[in-house]
Amino acid sequence: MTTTPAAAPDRTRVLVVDDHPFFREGIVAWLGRQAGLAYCGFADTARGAIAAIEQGKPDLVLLDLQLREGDGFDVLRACRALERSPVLLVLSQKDEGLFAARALRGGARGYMAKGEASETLETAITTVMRGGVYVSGAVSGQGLGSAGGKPEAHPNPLRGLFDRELEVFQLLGRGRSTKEIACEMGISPKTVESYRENLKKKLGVDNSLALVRLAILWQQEGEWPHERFQ
Amino acid sequence: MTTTPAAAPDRTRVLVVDDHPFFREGIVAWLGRQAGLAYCGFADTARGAIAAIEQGKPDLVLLDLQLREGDGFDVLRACRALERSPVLLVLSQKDEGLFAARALRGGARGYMAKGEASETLETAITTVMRGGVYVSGAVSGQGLGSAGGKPEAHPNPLRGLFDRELEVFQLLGRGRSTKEIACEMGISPKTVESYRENLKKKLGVDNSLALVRLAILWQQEGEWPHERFQ
DNA sequence: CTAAAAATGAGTAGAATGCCTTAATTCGTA
DNA sequence: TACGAATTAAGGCATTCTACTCATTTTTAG
Repeated sequence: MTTTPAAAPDRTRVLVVDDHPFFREGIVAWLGRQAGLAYCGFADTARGAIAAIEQGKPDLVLLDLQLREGDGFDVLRACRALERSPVLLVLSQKDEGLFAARALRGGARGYMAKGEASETLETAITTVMRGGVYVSGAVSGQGLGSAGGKPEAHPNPLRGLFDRELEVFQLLGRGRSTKEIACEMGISPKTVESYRENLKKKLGVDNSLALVRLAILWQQEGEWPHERFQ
Repeated sequence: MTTTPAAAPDRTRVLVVDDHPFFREGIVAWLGRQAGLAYCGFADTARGAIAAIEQGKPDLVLLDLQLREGDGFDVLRACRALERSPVLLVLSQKDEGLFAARALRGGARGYMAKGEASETLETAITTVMRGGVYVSGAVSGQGLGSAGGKPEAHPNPLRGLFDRELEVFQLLGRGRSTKEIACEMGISPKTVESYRENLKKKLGVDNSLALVRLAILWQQEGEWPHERFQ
């Protein structure tokens, strides 16, 4: 438990970070019915989340990866810098092991797909607050080759990407231009171009159009487009 | 209006169709606070939704496109077959005008991106229950000919294209570059560029990336009306 | 036959890419 | 702690592509 035995009465204080008002409301309604949990606020942007964590000092943060003004990884990064970080449980739209692995590496203690039932969230929270790591069923095993032998029947090419590269790839898939991506990520357009070059090399395509196409298709399907080109 | 003035007391009966428990809960919590609306049940699969509509006879259905056991379009299709269909308002993850157009063509009376604020949903519901068509701001204009006051029941943007332009558009969707298209069509790259410019104007996008994206998405969607010559 | 629609293509300034190199940070670990 | 590798970030420069405008040739319709 991360709660200081003296200060906190008995309930885990939970901060909800998500930019979907209705989803947030659903979580809050559910929290209200849980005996051991206390809702202590929300944020709908990465910057707001970091501020809320520093001020509200929650015990647990339910964190969406997709946010405005940055993304969930920014929040994870900021929390690593804190002397006393809350427990971070990622609730993501994507049920990609890809993201789970990165989130856990980034400091999250759990990863769960939104759209799971409330029992799952209950289990997840119990697990992470007890000190464990939780990854929801649909997600686990997809990219969490936690050291050791790696059989990997279907090597997802996105595995070898750095976090920032993946970020660029995702934004490409959402139709953003190099300049827009640079702006959204707060880096130089030249850097974005570098990432694009790396992406092309890593994903084995030779022109920028093909890269964008891959990104769009991947975004659409939520999985690796299986060579139905031509 | 589809409500029978005598049968329904005063509140619009709303069915929620979504497979995300927490999102659903958020909607339900919100519905509970709305004076004119009454929650009348939910479904989390396409089949379940159709059954619930036939049995519960709601006035309004809030419909997610992405469902298990079918998708939202199956629900739209089923409702078209009903003698007395509820008003269908799509709440979708996708903020693509592309899907909005298809949903409206399929019989939906409104299309709103999830993640919008509750005020937007209020406006949307008011609008569609009053007999209007609602498309949320982030989505409109992306492939909907939403000019003037008429939402256009059948806004096929491909209608106005010349054969050669359409040919270019299709090749763009298959990932071909300007040069490759020129080669395949046996014309000059400059001509292809001209067509691309015209396509952007006709399809209402402002940059070349958006055009390619549109072309790719359309290609993915398949389903091209083959009688669009002239 | 003639005018409009459709198809084709050029020129040019400025923006974006491709490719290569390098600098600053982080991080694991010897 | 210090070293090297991995990661993140970005500049230079030649080349390519885009945006915009305008002109010419076919077709098609009346």
